[in-house]
Amino acid sequence: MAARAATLTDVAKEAGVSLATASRALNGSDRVVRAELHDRVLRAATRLGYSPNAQAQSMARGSTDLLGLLVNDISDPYFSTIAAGLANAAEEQGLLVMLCSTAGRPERELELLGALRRQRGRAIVLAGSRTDDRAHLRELAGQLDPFVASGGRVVAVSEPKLPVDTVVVENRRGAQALAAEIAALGYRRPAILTGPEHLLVSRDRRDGFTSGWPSGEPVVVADEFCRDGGFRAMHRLLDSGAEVDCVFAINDLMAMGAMAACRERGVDVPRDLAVAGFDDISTLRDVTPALTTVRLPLTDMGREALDLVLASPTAKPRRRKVRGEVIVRESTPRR
Amino acid sequence: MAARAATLTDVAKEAGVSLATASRALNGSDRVVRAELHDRVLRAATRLGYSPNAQAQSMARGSTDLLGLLVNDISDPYFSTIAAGLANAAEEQGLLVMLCSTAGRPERELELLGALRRQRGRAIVLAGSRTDDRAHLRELAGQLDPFVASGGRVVAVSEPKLPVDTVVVENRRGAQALAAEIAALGYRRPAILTGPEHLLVSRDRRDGFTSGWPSGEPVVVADEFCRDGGFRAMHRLLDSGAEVDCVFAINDLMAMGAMAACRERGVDVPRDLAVAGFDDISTLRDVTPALTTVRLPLTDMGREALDLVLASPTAKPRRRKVRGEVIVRESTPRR
DNA sequence: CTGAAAGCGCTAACAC
DNA sequence: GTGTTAGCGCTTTCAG
Repeated sequence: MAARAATLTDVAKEAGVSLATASRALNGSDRVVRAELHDRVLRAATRLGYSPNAQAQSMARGSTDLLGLLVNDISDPYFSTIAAGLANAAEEQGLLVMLCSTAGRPERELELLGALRRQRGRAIVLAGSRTDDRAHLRELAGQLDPFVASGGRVVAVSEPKLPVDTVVVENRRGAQALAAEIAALGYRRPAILTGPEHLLVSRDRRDGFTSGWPSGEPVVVADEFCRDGGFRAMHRLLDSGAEVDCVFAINDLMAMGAMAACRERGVDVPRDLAVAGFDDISTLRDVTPALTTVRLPLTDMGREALDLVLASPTAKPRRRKVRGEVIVRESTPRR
Repeated sequence: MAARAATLTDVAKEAGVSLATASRALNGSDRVVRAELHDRVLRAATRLGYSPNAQAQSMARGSTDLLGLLVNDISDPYFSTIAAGLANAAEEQGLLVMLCSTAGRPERELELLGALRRQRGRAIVLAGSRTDDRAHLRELAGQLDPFVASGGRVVAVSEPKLPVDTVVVENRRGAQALAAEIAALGYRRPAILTGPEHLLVSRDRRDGFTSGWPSGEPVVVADEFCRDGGFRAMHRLLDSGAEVDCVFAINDLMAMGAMAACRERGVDVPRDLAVAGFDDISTLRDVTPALTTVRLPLTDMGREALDLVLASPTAKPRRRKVRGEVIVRESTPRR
């Protein structure tokens, strides 16, 4: 086995032309190559199974066709849908996405960011929840700043906590609207199942809901930001004996966990208790009772992110707001 | 803004040492650098916000830290879960995953494969259904062969249709076991909601179920390999007036669509009709009625794929079989 | 232990 | 039009 791929030099030799001509023939250079030579080069390339070395091209050209994407967990439908939007849009532009998943460990974020930076992608897209942790934010900036200073682009899909172009999810506003809607349906004693306190999504959605609720304070139970977290939180809520008539789980996954817990405990949703989520994960649109939620255009958010990446940088970071749309379904019937 | 990132040369100059020394200090070379110099280099690197250029390193070293992953649709939980397993395992090895999603258009597969090949990743992982299309298979080989010949590794997670190391999903066998189980539960008149005929998953799961069914031929309705496909197929099945007492949708997504269609038509699942799926998508484990299905260890499959990538190549392609486990839940109660 | 210099595969001036 | 050649940023002999 030829432990070596065919190079442009090989092709040039095979075609009996110079390196430069081979290069010009195989890649859309502005220079024109005579048809006959052009043909000879192409034929030689095919014969040799030649595939240009993108790394070498990037080096010579000084720019890559790569994009970095950093998500919390690619197996979470929230992120995989954003990733799909981004990846498809990127492919249309001839860009390749390098995927990094922190698997929920934010410490890994910096390390992964470093890896992405080393690859010298055109841009890095940060999807996933920001925290408020000053130290962490500073360390992030420490990686991001030099990347940006040397011409890299950074785009976030999250809370606007970083000084970079951001697709901003209006979490507060969405949760607020949801609260108003639920209150209007006749509910009176809400509970919130939220995620970890340090995550801004958790806080924004919780605070939004609370502020949108007309009177009184919702009961709040916190746990992990996933199905099992919702499951546990709901059990704890039920254990506490708190009298509530509706539950807002700050994302659909937690809402699913909550409904599962209710089932275990013989609590009928929505008769005994109404449940609402957030995100409108497509895979979950067929569950019963159908889940009231706040729809986020996840695929579009991914595309928007690419849009920002492609746009030329501005002095002030851009903020592209994405509003959630309240979707009332069977899980919160009128009381 | 310095439209140029700091290079090793910059660092060397800043530290007052040679290029070679800077290189040795910053990367674990076998050569040892005197502590003082070592320190000086590291300090200079930090001061300059230096990040090694991975592309240049790959060129010089002749090998990259990249991995290509090609999936049908990253927003499909089946693939995103495999991707998560692969990405996490890869990150542990210091490898970065380049993600390509054909978004359901198999024509794109070749093009994307070309892109992956150009990047000179250590390996390319092909996840997603193979077809039987001779011409397509040949074209695939046309891309894959030179890649392999020049030292690249290729691993598939699918049907063993390509002459490469493969994590083989035992679709036939799983569907067969499911059929036996369902028959044993007392069902007598099955229908199969399958995907496109040219996809091997569709055929394998359909054939497996049919061959596992003790007597008679199941009714078969084909549509797209997704939720909406299941939805439409179920409607068509119901329209046909065929008398069936259970339905096997060849994946969980189709099963969800089928259950939604039943709901629309006033068909009670599982009282009027039992439904089973395949894959055991984790997000769907909480639906009601709980879905009988064949569980696939998707995350592990991703890890296995990396395992094969890392293993040294063998003369004969390896086949790592993955068996599905039948999980009986409420959607197929004993009759 | 440290430094000089030859590449890695390709592009882009710059000549002819 | 085509060929020559100087890099791109880094690793790695090969000498000291």
